Amino acid sequence: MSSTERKAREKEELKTLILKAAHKLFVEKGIGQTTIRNIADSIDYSIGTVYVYFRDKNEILHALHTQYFTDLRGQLKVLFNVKDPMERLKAMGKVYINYGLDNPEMYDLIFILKAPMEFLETIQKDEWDEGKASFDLLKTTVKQCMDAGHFKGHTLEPLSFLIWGCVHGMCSLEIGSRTKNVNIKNPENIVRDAYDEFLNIINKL
Amino acid sequence: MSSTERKAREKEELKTLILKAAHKLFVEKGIGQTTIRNIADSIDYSIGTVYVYFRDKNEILHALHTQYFTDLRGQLKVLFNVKDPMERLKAMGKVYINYGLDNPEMYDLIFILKAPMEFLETIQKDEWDEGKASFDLLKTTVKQCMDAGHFKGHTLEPLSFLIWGCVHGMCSLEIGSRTKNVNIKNPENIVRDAYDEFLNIINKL
DNA sequence: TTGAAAAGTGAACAATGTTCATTCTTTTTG
DNA sequence: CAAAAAGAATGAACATTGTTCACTTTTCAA
Repeated sequence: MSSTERKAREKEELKTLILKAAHKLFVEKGIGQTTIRNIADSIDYSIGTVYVYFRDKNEILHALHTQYFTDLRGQLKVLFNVKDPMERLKAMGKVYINYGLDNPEMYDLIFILKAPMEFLETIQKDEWDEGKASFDLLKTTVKQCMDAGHFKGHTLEPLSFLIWGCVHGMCSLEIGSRTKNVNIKNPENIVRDAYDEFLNIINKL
Repeated sequence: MSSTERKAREKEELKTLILKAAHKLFVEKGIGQTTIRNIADSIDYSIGTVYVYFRDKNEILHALHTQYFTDLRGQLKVLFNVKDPMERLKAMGKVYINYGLDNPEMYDLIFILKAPMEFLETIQKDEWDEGKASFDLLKTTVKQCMDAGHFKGHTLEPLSFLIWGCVHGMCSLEIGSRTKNVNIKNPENIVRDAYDEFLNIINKL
């Protein structure tokens, strides 16, 4: 029956509409400043309707978390066009950092805020699909680097995690306002300058 | 007059009492689960009293932020007993990571949560004293390493920030539950295993 | 046309940060 | 030493937010 089909599609569309509205508000005024009422108002629906489509705020946060992460992972996946794994690794870092610095609220939701992970716990899902898939992209690349003779004497997983930690750490210090007000000469560029040091080091390994 | 003196001391004591109570609750049930009412209740004072001593919740968060940070910085300062700067640098990383893994709520407040930095903004103080002082400890050590012939071809500030980002990134991924549920063989030890890789790399530079 | 199922609603509740007029306590003063 | 002034503490009350659910409106197959 096509009406039930249409119904299902309409349900999906409203869900999407809510998420789009939430996203807009996140970017405009920050995640912390976005309320369910805000979201409902901005699409001319009632509060209750939002709760028909999402069990709670964390589910909304988790849904956008997944969207953002899928987006970032897409950008990383494209880099598999770069055949040289070392070049690809360097490009991945650059893409990752750009994503973080250009979309701080989105980055926050992907990698910093506890809410999306708490949602996974409440639904008893102990798999973080996007996280796993993305980390695998990194591991695969590092593995290929090792196969090509780099990173001698290193271990795959810990090294991969170290690299992730490196770029994540710099992004999150920046996003968390920990680079301002510290005695740094070029605070606006410190993350990218430091990433150049990273490249410098990687090149030697 | 000694009565005004005593009054001042008593005021300080109550302030300290409030902070101690807040700290206890933070550790017990998490920062997010700690409310002003909780704090007031736990020391048998009224909500209003807390607001006599602190302008708002962010001021409490900032006060503890500073305490925690001073504590961590103290632990780092002690390491200046280690004269060899490379050895000291490695020890600093270890101490930093231990602090983060052993005191996740406290680490959260120092390096991750926005609240303490927001408080600095509201009082129009654009100096992050503890942050600056701690980063200086790191910079000084890295500088001494460079003077001793290490880190050839690198630049002091970006390299120092990269190192900070490295250890911070790993700690905050762990604290933010981003290491669970990713396909890692030893998730419980990944941070320390990765830090060994870090040492491995540092040793070559 | 009609009645049941689906969709949507918003008043109401609970939790929390915050304010402030009031009460209680301490100190100073005449 | 009593009264007044200053200081400290209070908690009721308000605003905001997430959340629930009994109720209304809409949709659509029979």
